[in-house]
Amino acid sequence: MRTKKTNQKSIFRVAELSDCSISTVSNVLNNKGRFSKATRDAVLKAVKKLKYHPNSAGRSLRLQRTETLGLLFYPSCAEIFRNPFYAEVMEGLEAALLKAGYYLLLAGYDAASSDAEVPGFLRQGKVDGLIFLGRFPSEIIRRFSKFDTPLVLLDSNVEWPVDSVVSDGFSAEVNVVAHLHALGHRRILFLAYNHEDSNIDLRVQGFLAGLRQMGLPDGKKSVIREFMSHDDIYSALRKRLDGPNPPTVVIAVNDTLAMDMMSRLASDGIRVPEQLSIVGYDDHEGSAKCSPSLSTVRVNKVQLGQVGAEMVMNRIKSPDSPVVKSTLPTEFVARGSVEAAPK
Amino acid sequence: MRTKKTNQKSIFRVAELSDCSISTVSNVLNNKGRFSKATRDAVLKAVKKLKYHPNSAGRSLRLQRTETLGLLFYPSCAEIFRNPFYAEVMEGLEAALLKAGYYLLLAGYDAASSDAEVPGFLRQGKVDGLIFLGRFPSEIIRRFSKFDTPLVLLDSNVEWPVDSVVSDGFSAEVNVVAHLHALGHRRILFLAYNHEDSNIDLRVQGFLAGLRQMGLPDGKKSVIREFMSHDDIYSALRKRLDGPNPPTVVIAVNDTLAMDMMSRLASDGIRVPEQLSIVGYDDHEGSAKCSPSLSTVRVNKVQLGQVGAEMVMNRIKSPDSPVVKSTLPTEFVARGSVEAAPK
DNA sequence: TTGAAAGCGATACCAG
DNA sequence: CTGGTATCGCTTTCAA
Repeated sequence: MRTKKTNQKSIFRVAELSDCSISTVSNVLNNKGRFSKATRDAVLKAVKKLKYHPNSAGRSLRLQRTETLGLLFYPSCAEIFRNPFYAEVMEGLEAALLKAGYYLLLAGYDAASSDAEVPGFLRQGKVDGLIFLGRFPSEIIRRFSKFDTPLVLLDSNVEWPVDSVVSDGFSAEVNVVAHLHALGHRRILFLAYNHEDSNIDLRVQGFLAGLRQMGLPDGKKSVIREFMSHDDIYSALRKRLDGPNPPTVVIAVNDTLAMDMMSRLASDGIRVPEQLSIVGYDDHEGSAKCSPSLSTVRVNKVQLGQVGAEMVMNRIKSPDSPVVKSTLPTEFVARGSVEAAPK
Repeated sequence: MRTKKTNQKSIFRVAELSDCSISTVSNVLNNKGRFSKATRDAVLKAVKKLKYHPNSAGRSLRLQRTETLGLLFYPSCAEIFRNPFYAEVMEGLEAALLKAGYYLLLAGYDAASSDAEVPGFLRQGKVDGLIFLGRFPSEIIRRFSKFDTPLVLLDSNVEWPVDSVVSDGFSAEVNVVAHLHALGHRRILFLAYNHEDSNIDLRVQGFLAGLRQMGLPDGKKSVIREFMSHDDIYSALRKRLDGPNPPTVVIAVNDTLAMDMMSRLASDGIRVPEQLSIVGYDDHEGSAKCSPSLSTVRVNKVQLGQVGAEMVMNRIKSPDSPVVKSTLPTEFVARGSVEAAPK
């Protein structure tokens, strides 16, 4: 009983050295309560001398807050590491979180929750919020959004109220169509994955709206979206190219798809852009370097990460504020993979 | 005083429901101490019903252990995300850590420790150990290894005792040289970065040993290692190619460098492998797909991650066991970028 | 302006 | 076998 306070570890050393109580040390460090300048200086000096950093387990336990966010990937960490799009998003995330003193806990979805409903770290209270990166099936997003842990979708969106940040795919594609139309293109084909994501829907809708604005037919045949694998998408594309009224230009839902189609076309001896123009989306690293360089829609990926990070942190602060669905502007980038339509 | 135990939160609910004390609940969950099958079942039933998961802050505080590892990148998270080599390493890490119930805390080095000596989460006790991924300057590694936090270097190594796992670059390059010699190559040039890492040294040493074994001169001129940037390395290479006795084959210290050199050579109209053969190292995704496909040394990157993960976890268990420097076997992969030396 | 003491949730000793 | 209680390091009343 009498040795009670001697039991305190770290913070107690600081208190000892600066000759005051642990409460005062805590107050100084958190800038709360009142204390004289003299004690403040003494405490700070001791802190520096001991290189003291508050233990985070103690803090978390007391504050019921971990200052850590979960970064969830689908399908797995490794998968995301393969996609350079996310590298830039990470830059933004990293910077914003660092500034706010948050850390990131990593977890591939499939792995982290193999049999469990949600990854263990969520139930164990290891994180204050969640950031979703990748193409999560909406069923999984729904499962998480039932929890009351703050959650933000990066470059992805769903119909129901969940914070999210995406690029303005609608306007972007309207704009792309206008651009292509001006170059004389009249038969434009859109390529996307058969994947439920309202972020993707937006691009498709924008594309169709663009067609209408230009007075072009916007029938079913203008979009290929029945497949998930590049193999299937490519064979559908080939079929269309070999059929009647082949498109003179193809718009892919992202650069990864565009570049893969381009290399498959090259293998098959179909020349881009002479025989077929191609447009991508994202402008990820490599789109400028490939040959021919890829015309695409530039998305500010660093900003995407930044805005996303701020959104989760805001929601942590005010859990009941209205849901935010943020949309970032884009910019068309003309490169070598597009030229005027053949006569 | 009398309401003391009512204060316990989560675990207390379980105790309540299974009609026993919190100590018993804890014992059951950790399989410690003794308890009857009846209580065990009651507890487990309650746990399942309440979907109880022990709070990790409480656990960490008590156990002085977080069951979290820090994944440190150099220079930044984003940088690593750009390199597909690490994607595969991550697969191995992810799998091994998941199985052991460890989580990964992410941190780019530059960001996480901008002004501080080491990243905050280390001092805050947020991690039990550290995994280093990337080309850390040895000065930084030294700084960390002075801490008593377990630490393992993945695909990197230093002279002093720190756990590490690398591929067997020495044997690999001896073998590459033998292979090239058999194809008639006599003038072989090695390309590496001017970067202190005994993992890289190993490859260079293996290369030189290979030359000697084949009775070839192993003078200074057989290695270019004075530069860091691809620009500088390439111009040094070009100079050598245009000089007297140009090499007939180039070995790059990794696939990234090899592929970049290859595309620069192509731009300059130098044909691979007709005019110059090229060999890489790592066999990362894309090495098989590029044109010409790249002859290289295959490293089992998934295994690298796995072994690394196990090494940190072992050291956490037994901090005083001897340092382990693990070396993984490799395999030469012959592809299109190498052909027999011109007459 | 300061400090004693009460917990946050979990584990582990030790007495019953 | 079981349960009371001290303790991990920290923040935060509340009284002095």
